[in-house]
Amino acid sequence: MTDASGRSGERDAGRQPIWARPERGTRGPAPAHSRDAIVVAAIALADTEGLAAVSMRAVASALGTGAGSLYRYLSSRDDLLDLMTDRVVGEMRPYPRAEGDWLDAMLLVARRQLALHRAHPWLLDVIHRTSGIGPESLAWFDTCIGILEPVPCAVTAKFEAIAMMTGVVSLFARSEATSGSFSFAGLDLAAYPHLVAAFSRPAAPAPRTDLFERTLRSLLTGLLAAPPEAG
Amino acid sequence: MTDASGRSGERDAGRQPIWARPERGTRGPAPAHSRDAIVVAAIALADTEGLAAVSMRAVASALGTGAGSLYRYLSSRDDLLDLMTDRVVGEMRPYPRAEGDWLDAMLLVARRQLALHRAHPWLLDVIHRTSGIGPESLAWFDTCIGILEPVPCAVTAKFEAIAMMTGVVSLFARSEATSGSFSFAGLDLAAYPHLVAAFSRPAAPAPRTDLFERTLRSLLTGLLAAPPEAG
DNA sequence: CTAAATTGCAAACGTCGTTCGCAGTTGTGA
DNA sequence: TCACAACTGCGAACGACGTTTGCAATTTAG
Repeated sequence: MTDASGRSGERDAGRQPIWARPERGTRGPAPAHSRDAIVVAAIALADTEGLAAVSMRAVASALGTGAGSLYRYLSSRDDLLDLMTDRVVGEMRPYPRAEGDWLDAMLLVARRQLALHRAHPWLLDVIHRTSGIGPESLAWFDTCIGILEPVPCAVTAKFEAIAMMTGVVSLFARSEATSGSFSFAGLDLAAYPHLVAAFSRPAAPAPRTDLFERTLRSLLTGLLAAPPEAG
Repeated sequence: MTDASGRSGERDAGRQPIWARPERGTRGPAPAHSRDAIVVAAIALADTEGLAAVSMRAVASALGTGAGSLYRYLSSRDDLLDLMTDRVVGEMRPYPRAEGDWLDAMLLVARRQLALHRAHPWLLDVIHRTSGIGPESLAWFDTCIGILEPVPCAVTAKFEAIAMMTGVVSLFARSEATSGSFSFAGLDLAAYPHLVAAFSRPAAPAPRTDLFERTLRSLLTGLLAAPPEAG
């Protein structure tokens, strides 16, 4: 009797991922809202007030209902975050076609990722969660695999390279978002000799030319186009 | 009357960073605990049960007291996380001396960072917060600046390179920690042509030789030793 | 037409970080 | 010496959070 699958009137639909669950059944009244409306409201809230403002109560209130009502459409707040993520990933469409140099194409993808982070800063707080990948993210991933098709590498290496590229983009996004926000307040700088020496040196004008592009270019070529270690 | 600074008996000591606040005053009874004991208990809890288990109540209970009592030593949970972070950073001591090739030294630093992440997986959930940097982290940073002293670059470039290296190490740590935990459950893989093509190809044995080292080496040389873009 | 499935909603539960009030303890200055 | 200020521990409480539950109302399937 420990198995409750298939029981009628069950309420624990949250066992299978949200992507496989139908939005509604065929019986009862027409729902007053929709998954998409909830996700849109949540994204708007996150864009304007940050991810911390995306509470079930706040999202529900934006839709003119109560917090508990949202659980007719989602099974958890994590589900909502997954849906939000997958939806904004779709904003990068249309994805670049796999033509021309694969490195150039990948850099275009990376620039679009960075732009997405600029549009939705809360993505940084959301992508590091371990959760089921959505259909839109998978389509994006599929595009990347397509771009890398001419590269003579193992599939695993391509997976790693895409993951590393995504990660580095998020690092740049974080560096932009938190630029100059950390402080040495409360610390005696004099205890750090190399730091004071570095600061006391005349500051060079800091060329800073295409750090993003240069970094990713060297990273991707290093990961994908490097000789396979003759051995 | 809106200014309450300097008032006697004030309880809001949390305005200045934790590093500048004395552990206790000179008047009352000797405290039953100490900042360090609290931090040690919290780290032990995080190591064994994850960061989510580090609640004020749980930490207090590990010390045999109540949650509210901790606020005699810290002014917030964020303070506690800052202290935890700075304390485990100190576990990387002794920091490498700045001798020999700077790239080798930096790679040694990176390997130690990765080992630290393996010892304290909760670091991944903590480092991306925007908070005041602690004395131990600053000492580590000072070491890195010292290692990079012979590199003829602007200080800002070195700062960026260190930040990027730290970030990439965290990416590797996350990739290790969440290896194979994501799933395509609930999705129809057939809709992603390049993916099925890549999966249907015979799998190469995946050399995977020193991905960590190769990545960081190409990254650091690209960021620090690259020609300054003749223009 | 009956019964099952589904809806909206308000109230409640347990946990969380944090604040508050109070009684007890210690150092300092009159 | 002694009163007061500064400090201590602690339990109770506050507000917010994610989530569960019970119930009346609604719609469709058989």
